[in-house]
Amino acid sequence: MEYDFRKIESFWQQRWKDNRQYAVTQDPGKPKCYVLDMFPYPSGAGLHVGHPLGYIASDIYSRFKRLQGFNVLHPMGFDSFGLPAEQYAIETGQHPAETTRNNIATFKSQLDKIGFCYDWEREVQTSDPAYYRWTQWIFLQLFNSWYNTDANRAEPIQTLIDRLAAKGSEGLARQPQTKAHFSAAEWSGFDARTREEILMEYRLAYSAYGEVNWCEALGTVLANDEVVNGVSERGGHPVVRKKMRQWYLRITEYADRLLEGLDKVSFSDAMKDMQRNWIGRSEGAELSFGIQGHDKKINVYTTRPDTIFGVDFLVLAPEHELVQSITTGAQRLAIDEYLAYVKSRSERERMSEVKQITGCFTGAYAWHPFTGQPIPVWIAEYVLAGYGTGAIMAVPCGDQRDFGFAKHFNIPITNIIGSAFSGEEANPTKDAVLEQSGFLDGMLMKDAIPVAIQRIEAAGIGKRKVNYRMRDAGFSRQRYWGEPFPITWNDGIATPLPETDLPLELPFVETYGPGPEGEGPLANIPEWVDAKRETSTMPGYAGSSWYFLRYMDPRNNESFCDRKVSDYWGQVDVYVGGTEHAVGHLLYSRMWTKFLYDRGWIGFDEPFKKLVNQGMIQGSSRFVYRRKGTQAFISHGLTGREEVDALHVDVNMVDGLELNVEAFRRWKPDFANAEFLLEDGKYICGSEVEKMSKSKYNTVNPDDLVMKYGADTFRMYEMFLGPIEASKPWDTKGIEGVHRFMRKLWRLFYDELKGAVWTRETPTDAEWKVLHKAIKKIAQDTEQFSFNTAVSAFMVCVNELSDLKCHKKEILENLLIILAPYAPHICEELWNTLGQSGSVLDAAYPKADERYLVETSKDYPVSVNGKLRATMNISLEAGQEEVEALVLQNEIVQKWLDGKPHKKIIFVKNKMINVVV
RNA sequence: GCCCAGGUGGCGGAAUUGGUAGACGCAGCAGACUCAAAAUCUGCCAUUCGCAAGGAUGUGCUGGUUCGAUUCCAGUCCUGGGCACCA
Repeated sequence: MEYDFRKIESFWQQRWKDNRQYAVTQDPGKPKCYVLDMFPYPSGAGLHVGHPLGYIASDIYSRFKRLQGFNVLHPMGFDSFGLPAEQYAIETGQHPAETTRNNIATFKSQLDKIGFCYDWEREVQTSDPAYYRWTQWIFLQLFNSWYNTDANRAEPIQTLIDRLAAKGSEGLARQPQTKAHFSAAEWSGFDARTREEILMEYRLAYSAYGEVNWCEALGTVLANDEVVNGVSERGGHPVVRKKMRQWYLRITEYADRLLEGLDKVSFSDAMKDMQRNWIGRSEGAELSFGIQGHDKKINVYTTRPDTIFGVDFLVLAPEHELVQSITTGAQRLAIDEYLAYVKSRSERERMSEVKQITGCFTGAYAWHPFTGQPIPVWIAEYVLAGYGTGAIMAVPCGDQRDFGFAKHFNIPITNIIGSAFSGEEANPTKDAVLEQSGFLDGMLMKDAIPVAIQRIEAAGIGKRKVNYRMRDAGFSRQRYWGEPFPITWNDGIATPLPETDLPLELPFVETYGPGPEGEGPLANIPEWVDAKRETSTMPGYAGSSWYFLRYMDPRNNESFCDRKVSDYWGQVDVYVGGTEHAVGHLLYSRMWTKFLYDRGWIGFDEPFKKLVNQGMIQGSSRFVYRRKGTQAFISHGLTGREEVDALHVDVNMVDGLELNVEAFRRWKPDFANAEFLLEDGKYICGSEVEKMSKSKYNTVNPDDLVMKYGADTFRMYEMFLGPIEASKPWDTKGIEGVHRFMRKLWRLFYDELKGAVWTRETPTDAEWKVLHKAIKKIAQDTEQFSFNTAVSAFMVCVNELSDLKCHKKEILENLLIILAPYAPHICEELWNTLGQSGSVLDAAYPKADERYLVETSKDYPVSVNGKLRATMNISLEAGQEEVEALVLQNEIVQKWLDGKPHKKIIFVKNKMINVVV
């Protein structure tokens, strides 16, 4: 009988479905285990071979835990709102709801072919009104909450209103900007609008002005992704920064708790580092500099107040509010020119192109707060408006960027660290002794920091300050395909919808163009605008910030998740996903969890106990090169010195490196009239190994592989590729080897001619040893997510059983159980063959029996002076003296000793022997 | 630029705490079976010198620690991921 994987796999998939084999319910009698994948965005390209890598890993782990007696929650769903569906709608006119529905159907059928053990009865889709009703509900709770720094938790906004009514702004950790230091009486005197503006400064979801990528030609806001080298990817139009009203989440209030929480979770150190760096907590001082001829002061934030006497100039961000008012007549023109230049530069460019030093003098001078010396005030793009106060004090002798700036613009440099400063480059040390530094003279820099802060505070020119690099999270998009905000605007006041009106459903639209002022498409719907509804929608991470809770209680119409249910399932025990979410999704969902915990709706404040990062399966991308500002495409070999933009092109339109020019023209309307500069009559693409993703058009479909080799082979091959956390380029060619393994396993049970060959004979010790060695290794590897080595161990086990011609049921049935998490279909089929009652999915995981694993002797490697010269089989009982005697008698050792006496013999039991001469 | 990760045969990778580098698999080569092919099985397979026995070299590069380094330390080069509107 042959291994007919297609028949076996479809048969058992249907059987498991009919028997609801994967449905889970709360079962207080068993320990629970919640294993979760980061749910996918259902892209039009369908699943590619990179997606299932993590899914297979979590599926194996889930099945493994189930065999070990755990009640395993292992759900799947779809992050179905997002920009690509909308982009597709713009290009094809198809409604995103429709394309999303189709895409999800494709994804589900693809996933089911691979044989995952998801409980589909718990599926969630973020674009489903029954789901986003609760996303909107949580948004309303965020809107109606503030962060009480004294209690160190979120509270209903009413507690803030009560507090303001009782004692005004007195004692608030963060003073309002709208009205400073008001009393209770003043508060009650404010009009509704003023009160709302003040409250808006505290709401955890709030509205304010912020900058976006604005493309005038398209009349729309663009994602960073859609901007390539300062121009729009579609059409190549100029893009500038523009201020627009936006929604934000006040995640900065949670900065410290997000940092502390990292100590309680099991994420990789690299992941924790990335989050810590993103949050970017720093301690320093904020101090103010007076400006000649002006009342206003420039506030700067510095982590190095000890270098205060080394300040040679101040630098403001070009967007800084004082730039216009302090610029002198003589510098006006230069400043305006510079501002126009900066407006065309993205934040990314400003940070990364640091070799090119730019800046402009405002003509204004500030006073040094201690020496009274005049200090020139510059603006420069390397100072970002969003960080700190948007202004820095430049200390060229201690900071390389300040140094480069001073050199470039010939600003004299003050040396406050004597010989520690070479004059050739800055020295950012904290260990030098200060000179020319007034009251700090002679002090070690690191000791001077607290002294400087103390003097700054005493002089009333500044104060100690903790600063975070992290900014509040932008929470609105000028887009259609996202959750509508349950907000109406009445005379500029944001008014929440009553919870009973939820969900506020996304209205149907015919077109997806931007609104008249660059708002989202909702601004084109008269009824929507007439109802004064917010026209932005929520970003992709809204729905994904809490979905893991909904899986626990997916059909609840009374709340987002019943507290009793979340108390049973608790935190996600293992969360599997890519590192690309390190600072986005993972921080937002941690913040939402803390918020829901603060308000008492769930009982834990970290969502994910353990995080496993699967590596990227990389794709091999192809590029076309567009001459800047045109629709002319230049073959790779001819690009030479041309100014070109490299654009990704779908690998399916490329044969090797040669582009199918006609397919490319049909691909996007923009390219319909593309011209091509060919080499040898061909358009040759560039190539690069990078992330496999829908946006890079370099995906490979798993369906073909499942069709050709079966799901079990595909699952094991993905695991066999390498460590789960490592990135590796996809290569299909090795899959044959894993398929051979499956057939070899099959032949332990069946012979093509003879039929069933398995027997009920009693196994020998050697056979037991092979089995138990495998059980031990594989159980350990599976627990540690070391699936590639586990697959090797299966191969070794089957190879050895084949060599022993072992077809014995007692051995094989155990092998099937440990293999079932990896290759469930073939194991279930063979389990059945052996006449077992019930499903292998519910068998009990065998324990390794050490009795069969003990060794009595070892082939020791024997080195002379660290170089391997011989191996000797020696009893494991042997001690140092016995071993020394044996080793010195060895001919090869004697040859290498060449009559010289040995200095010592290093013997590590069960490891090695080294003779030192 | 900043943060994070990774560099081991032709290829994917393996190697408890620092202890036999290259498990397992792919590709390749030789052979068995076959009219032939497929499938299957056996052997070889880091580089280099050597008929062989055996030797030398070898885990991106340069140093260091150690009896012993793929593993630890310092520096350096390269590749990948993230950098706030892709999700």
